[in-house]
Amino acid sequence: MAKLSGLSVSTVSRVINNKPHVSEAKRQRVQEAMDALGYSPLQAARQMRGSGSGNVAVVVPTITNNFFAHLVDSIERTCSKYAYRTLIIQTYGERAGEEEALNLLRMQHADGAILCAIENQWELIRKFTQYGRLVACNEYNEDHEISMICGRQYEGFQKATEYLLGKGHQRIAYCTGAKALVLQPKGLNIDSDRYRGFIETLSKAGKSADPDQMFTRIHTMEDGKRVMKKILNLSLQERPDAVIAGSDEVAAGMVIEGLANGIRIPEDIAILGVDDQPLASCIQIPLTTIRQPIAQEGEYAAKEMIRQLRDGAEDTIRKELDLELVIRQSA
Amino acid sequence: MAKLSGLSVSTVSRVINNKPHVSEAKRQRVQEAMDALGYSPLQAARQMRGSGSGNVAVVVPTITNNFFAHLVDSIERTCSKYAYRTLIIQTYGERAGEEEALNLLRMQHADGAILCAIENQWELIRKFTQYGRLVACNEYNEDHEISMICGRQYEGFQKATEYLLGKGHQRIAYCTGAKALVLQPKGLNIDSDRYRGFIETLSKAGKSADPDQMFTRIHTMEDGKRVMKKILNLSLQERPDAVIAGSDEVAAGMVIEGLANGIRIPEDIAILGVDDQPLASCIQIPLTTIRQPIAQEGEYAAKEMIRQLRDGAEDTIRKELDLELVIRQSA
DNA sequence: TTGTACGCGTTATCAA
DNA sequence: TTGATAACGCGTACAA
Repeated sequence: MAKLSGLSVSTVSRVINNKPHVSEAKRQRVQEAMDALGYSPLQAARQMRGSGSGNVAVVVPTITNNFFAHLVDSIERTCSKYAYRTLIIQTYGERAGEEEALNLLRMQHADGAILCAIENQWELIRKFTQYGRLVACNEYNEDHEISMICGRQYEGFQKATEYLLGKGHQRIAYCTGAKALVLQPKGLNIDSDRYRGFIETLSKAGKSADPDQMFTRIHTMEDGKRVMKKILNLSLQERPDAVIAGSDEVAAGMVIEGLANGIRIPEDIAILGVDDQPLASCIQIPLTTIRQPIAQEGEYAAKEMIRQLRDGAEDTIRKELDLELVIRQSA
Repeated sequence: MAKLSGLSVSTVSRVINNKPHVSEAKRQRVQEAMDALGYSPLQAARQMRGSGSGNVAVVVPTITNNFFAHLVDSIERTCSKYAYRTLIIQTYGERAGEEEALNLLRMQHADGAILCAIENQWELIRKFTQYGRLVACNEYNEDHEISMICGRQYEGFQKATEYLLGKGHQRIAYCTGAKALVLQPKGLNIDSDRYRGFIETLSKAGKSADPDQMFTRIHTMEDGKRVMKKILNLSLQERPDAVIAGSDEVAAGMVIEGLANGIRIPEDIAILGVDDQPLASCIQIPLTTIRQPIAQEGEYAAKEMIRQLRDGAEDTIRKELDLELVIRQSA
C-alpha cells in the first residue's frame, strides 16, 4: 500500500470516503500524510470497483458553431461544478462521429453522453443505453426513452410567424438546415416542430407557403448569401417580402447579400434569424431573431445527467423551455 | 476471467495487444469471441498497469470565444485521430481554473494538458510537470522547459505596423487584452512580443506611440465600442488615424461605434483586427486583420502532445508559425 | 505456443 | 474502532 502513513488501507479508505468508525486521531494522521504526499485517490482503481469514470461526453456537430460552443460552455460549467469532467466529441454531421461517441460509453470512458446532435436512427442509439445514460439536449427523442431538454420550437416559430403576419407580410420564405421538409406529429422532431409552427400559423391566417420558397440544407452564412441571390433573381411579384432563416448565420448572410444589392431591410425584405447569437446584434442591420435559451438548456441537460449518474435516478424527464422573440431591426 | 472464449487470459491479452507467439487459429477464435460479446478492454484496468488514461486536457479561457473554439476543434480532431480523448477545461481567466486543470494531471485523469491560456506563474505550473506532459499552445513559456507552438507575434505586428505606416498613418493607437504593457526580451511573452513588434517598428520609422492611446484590458466588442467613444472625444489633432485592435471582436466593436458616429473607415480612422475570425469578413466594413494560423497551431500542439505521450519523447520543441496580414477594407 | 500467478489501488466484507 | 483479505480486469514474468 502506497499510503505509508503507517495505517491500514481500510482506515485510509474510510477517511477518504468520510465513512464513520474512525477515531479523530487517526483521521488527522491520514489527512496529514495525504497532504504531505500530495496524494489523491486514483479514479481508475475506483472505476474497477464499480464507480464510474466521472466523465460525461458531450456530442455536438461542431464546436466552432457559436450556438454549440455556448451549449458546451454551459454543460461544462455545470458538470465541473459537480466534479464531473467533460469529454468533447464532434460529429461534423456524420453518423460515424456519433457512433464513436456512443462507443465511449461501451468502453466505459464516459458514464453518460449528452447528445446535442442526433445523427443516427434511434434503433442504433438505443443499443447503447445499456452501457450508460443518455440525455438529449436541443434534440427530440421519438420514443421518450431518454430524458430530453429542448425549446418549445413550435410555439417559438408560431410566435415569429404571427409577428411577421402582423407586420403585414404576405409571402414568407423559409430556410432550414434539415435535409428535407418533414411533418411528423408534434414533439417528435425539432425540424418538424419548427416547420409545423410556421406552416400551421400561416394556414390559420388563410395563407400558405410557396413550395418554391422553402429552402433546405441551409447552414452557413454562404448558404444564406446563395439563397438571397436566388430570391433576388425572382420577379417582384414572386419575390418573398420576408424570410425566416434557419439560423442567425444564415440570416446574416442574407442581410449582407441583400444590402450589397441595394435591398432595404426590413422594408423590402424582412429577415428573421434563429438563436440570438452574439453575431445577431453586431451586423449592419441588427437581427430580429428567435432566441434559444442555450445556457439554460445546457445547464438543465447537465443537471439531469448528474441526477441520473450521481443520484441513480431511473426515470426520464422532458423539460421544455420557452423561446423568446427578440425584436431588433431586420424584421 | 470475463473472456469466456475458452482460452486463457494471457492468450486473449496477446491478441488484443497484437503480440507475437499466438497461433493464427487461436487468434481467430479470440477475435470471434470478442466480436460476439461486444467486448473491449477496460481502460481503467490498463491504467492501473501503467498505461495512461488516454485523455488529453485542453485548457482555454473560454470556449465561447471563436478563436478558442477553433483551437479546440483543431486539437480535438487531431487527438481523436490518434485515439486520444479530449477533456475540456475553461479557466475564465482565473488562476483557480488553471490549477483545476493541472490537478487533472495529478489525479491521472489526463496524461497531458495543452495550455492555451496561462494564468499562473511558471513556478506553480512547473510542479505539475512531474505528473504529466505539458504543451503550451499560442502561449509562451519563459524557461523553455515545455514544448510550445505559437505564432511569430513580433513579426506579425511588425508587418501590420509597417503596412499602416506605408498607408501614411501618423498616429497609431494600440489595444491589448493584457493587464499592462510589458516589455520583456523577445520570445518570453506573447503580449510583450506583439507590443514590441509594434513599438519598435514605429521607432525605426522615427515615430513613437502616444502613451494616452495605448489601451489595456480590452477584450470584448463592448470594450471596443468604449475605446472608440474615448477616441471620438479627443480633438482632431490628438485623435489617432489608425488603431491596432487586440482582436477582431474589439475591432468590430470599434467599427460599429465609429460608423454610428459618422466616422469613415478607413479614411478617417483605419482599424486593424487580429485573428481573422469569421466575424472579420462579415461586418459592414470587412476587417483588415492579422491572421493567426489557428488550425495549424492546434494540430501541431496536439501532435506534439501525442509525440510525447505515445512515442515517449523527452525532448521539447518550439514551433513558430507565420502570421499573415489579410487586407480587406478597414485598414 | 500456451497457461498460471501476481500486483496495480480501491472498496466491501468479515474478523478481531 | 481497526485491520486483514478478496475481488475488480489487465499486463507481464515465468513456468510448462
